[in-house]
Amino acid sequence: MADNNGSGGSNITIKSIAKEIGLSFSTVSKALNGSSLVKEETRASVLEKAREMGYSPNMLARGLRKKTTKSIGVIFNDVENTVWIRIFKKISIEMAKYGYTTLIGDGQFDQNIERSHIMSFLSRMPDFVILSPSTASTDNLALFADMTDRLIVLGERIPNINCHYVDVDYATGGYMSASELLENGHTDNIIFTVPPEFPISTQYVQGIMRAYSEYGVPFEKERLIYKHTSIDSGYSSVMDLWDAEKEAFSIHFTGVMVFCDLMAHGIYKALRKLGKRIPEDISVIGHDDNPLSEFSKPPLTTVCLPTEKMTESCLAIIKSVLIDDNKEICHYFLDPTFVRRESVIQNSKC
Amino acid sequence: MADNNGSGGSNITIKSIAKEIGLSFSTVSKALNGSSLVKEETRASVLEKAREMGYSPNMLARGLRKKTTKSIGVIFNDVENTVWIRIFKKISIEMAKYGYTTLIGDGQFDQNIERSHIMSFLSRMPDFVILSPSTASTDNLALFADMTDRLIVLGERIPNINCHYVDVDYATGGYMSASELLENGHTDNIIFTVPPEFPISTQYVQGIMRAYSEYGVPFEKERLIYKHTSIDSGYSSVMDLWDAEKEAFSIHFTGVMVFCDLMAHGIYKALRKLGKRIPEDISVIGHDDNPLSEFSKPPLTTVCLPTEKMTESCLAIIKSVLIDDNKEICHYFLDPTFVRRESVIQNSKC
DNA sequence: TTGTACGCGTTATCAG
DNA sequence: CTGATAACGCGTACAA
Repeated sequence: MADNNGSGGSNITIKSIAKEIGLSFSTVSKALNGSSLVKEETRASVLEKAREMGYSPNMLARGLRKKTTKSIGVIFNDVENTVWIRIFKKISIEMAKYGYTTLIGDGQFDQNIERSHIMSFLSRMPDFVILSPSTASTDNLALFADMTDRLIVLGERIPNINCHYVDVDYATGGYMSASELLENGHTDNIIFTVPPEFPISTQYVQGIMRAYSEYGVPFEKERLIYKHTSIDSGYSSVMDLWDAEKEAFSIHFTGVMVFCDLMAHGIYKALRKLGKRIPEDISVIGHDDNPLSEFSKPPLTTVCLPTEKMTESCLAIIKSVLIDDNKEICHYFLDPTFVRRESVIQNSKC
Repeated sequence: MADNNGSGGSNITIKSIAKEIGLSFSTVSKALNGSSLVKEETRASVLEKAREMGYSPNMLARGLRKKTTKSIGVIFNDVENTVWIRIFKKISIEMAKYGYTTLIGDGQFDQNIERSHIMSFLSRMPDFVILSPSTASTDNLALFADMTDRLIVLGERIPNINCHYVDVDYATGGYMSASELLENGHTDNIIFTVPPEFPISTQYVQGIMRAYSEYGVPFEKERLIYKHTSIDSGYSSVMDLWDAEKEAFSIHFTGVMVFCDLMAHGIYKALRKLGKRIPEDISVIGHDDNPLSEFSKPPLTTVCLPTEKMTESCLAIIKSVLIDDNKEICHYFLDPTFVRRESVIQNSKC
């Protein structure tokens, strides 16, 4: 790959301003950094000159020296998922006020890609990392061994890794979803969720199973379909269930639970294409509450992730560590809420 | 702010592995960088040892030295807008394959915030920057003076700045929107767009005016409402138009053009709240084609941004510059397409 | 083929 | 109060 020999940042440095003003560069450095060891009037002239020349410090050099880069890293699985990007957007905006820049990496539900993002981040020394892991890979998380006190794992809890956690009670989400369907007489349901390597998926399913058991309905594992979450995967997953010859689904169901709203909308699309009405023929419940889910036809009943609290919790931790120099590890465990809209209806056969 | 004295990246360096293996660190450096000036078997042992010790190069030091950081910077106005994030996601994922990390900054439609992102980026020396500008601020763009050949401005064209451009024909988007409405007999329309400091907004409006003039319908400037784009701003903008006492809008309209789908959905929400039916009472046309717009009630007729081509064009430029070391400046000018769905209907009064 | 010396732009320590 | 000097980790001429 060709070396890029552009000038990088502006090529005016503390040295060049020192020469310009007739001082040693170390004095200039002090002046710029608000050291009290420098005369007020020389500081003033340095500041003046720096502004005049358009100086901005080279964060690479500073980071190399100070071991702090004023940057935070963020890794998660689908940058396109509004629910998650919304959380990181707020964090990024808030931290930007303190001069922090955000590094972002899309893990794409792939452990190896996630790993390469982690490596890349580590070599850039962000002051803090937030990770919504692709899977509960202890291997990948172990790469953060040197900075567990500056790492938040979002939405999962990984054994043996003692870092900050902002966790969501996905079991309750699953429980609420299943209860709603069961309560409305839907006992034949399909569940679309991410692969079981994701502990969040397992939790979700456990919550569902708990509801089934409370309602005395047997839970059939073959009704569990593991897919990554996207509009397209929702669409194709449903189409895969369709038996074109019989003009019917290969498995009977009147209810659907989906671990991601985006995916639910893909399911909507497929269902509509197959001539199924929502909710008259099929009831659907999503998960995460995408900002646009209230506008769909019909508005999607879903489990709302506590995004505000997740954001606040992350920020509380980051500021506590980065600004207040606090050392203690925090664990948050947040509850989702249920948003009843119009995609679930009483089972007509009851 | 407290200094963070964590170890940063792993604290094993070429020095430590050199000591461990009994070589000078420069030999280690060469071995690691695939220099041909090192014996194959020593390279092998170095690589082995490096892997064993879990070495990863410090990109700060490397960047300081090589003036290339294997990172790209991205600045745009609403990270939450799926249409834009989708473009940057693809770019980020593609560049990640080449070892590039992405810096991201949300400009929030604010020139000063944008400026601080630019400064922050510059001091981190990204190899390439993509900017979807908050406004056509030549001042902000001028900060990139040293790297115009490694800058893409997305969606606008700024006078006097000779950088790469990937531009979209917003005028045509406006023209198509207005034509559709006019064709369906809607002559009383409201236009929601971003403030006129954004050239893209001006272009959009010019396209609309062209359609009006072709249809011989006078264009009234007071029907232009300038707002930033978000679901909430769409909602509140419509509510602001409502006269609660008269129980009617303070200005009569049967059609709405919106410069952003997200905002259109906020408008949907407000209209519905006010008891207006879409499209029976009010026809709505969006802009940008959000992935979820086809699922709304009713599915939103909109102008589809050529996101695929935008992505491809950006990648073509970046790779050309970064990988093929190409020096020439590129300009792309892309056409949007019109997506007719169900939010526009013939004006009942016609 | 390997090692030495220097510089990238900063900050920090220690003399002056 | 100011100015040399070392160090951060790495890459690269140049010397061995």
